[in-house]
Amino acid sequence: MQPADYEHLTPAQAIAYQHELRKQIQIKPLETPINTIAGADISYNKYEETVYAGIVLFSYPDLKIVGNANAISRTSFPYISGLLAFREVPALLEAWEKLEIKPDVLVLDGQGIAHERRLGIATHFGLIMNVPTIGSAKSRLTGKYEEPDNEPLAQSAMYDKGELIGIALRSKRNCNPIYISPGHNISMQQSVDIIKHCIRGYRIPEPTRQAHLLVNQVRLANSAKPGNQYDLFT
DNA sequence: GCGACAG
DNA sequence: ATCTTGTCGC
Repeated sequence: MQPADYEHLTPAQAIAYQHELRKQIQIKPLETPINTIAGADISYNKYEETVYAGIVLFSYPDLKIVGNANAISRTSFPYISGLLAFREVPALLEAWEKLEIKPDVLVLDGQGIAHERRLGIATHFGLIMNVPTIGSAKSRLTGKYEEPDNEPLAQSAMYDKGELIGIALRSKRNCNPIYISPGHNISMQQSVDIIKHCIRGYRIPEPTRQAHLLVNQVRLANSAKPGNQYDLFT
């Protein structure tokens, strides 16, 4: 199955594919040193099929931006809870290929294994590209947990069907927690440690935060440009 | 059947 | 996800 073909899948076929991919998930310590990390995100205008994907590369652990890439693509696969990867991975892959230097770890905006079939977008991307990934989501998809204390970096484990699938992290006081889970080829502990290191005064960790800012700029710069099929004042 | 439901 | 000003709280 190729990402370019995702848009032809029915939801039932997409779920069947997730059951296949699930057999290959590897949640284990990343043994090689981490010298770079990157954040990836998608932006788009509601009701439009154009999607703006972007990735921002940072040095690690100092977290200096050292590169970025973006891609303007299209998708007809709708947003369906649990099937986010089929909508966003194809475009992210285009941006990934344009990235001059590949990061040692990639942080995606969404779940890793904290997913009903353990196939959040971070796990999906990591699996098909064979790259260590971490999922950092702004809201919960599945899993039970106790609310973490209202204290910076307070955390609480998330469980699903008796399995530890992620942790709810209070990245900033008085803010809702973010949900961290390993994607692929990395451990739960490393995922949490790395994300904590990437919290720099904001609720969202730097890699994902910067990627979000990038894709929004790309979208605003392009969706307002003459020549676009949507700027015609009909 | 009912409620939940990443972005 | 995106649309949007003010506004409440630290």
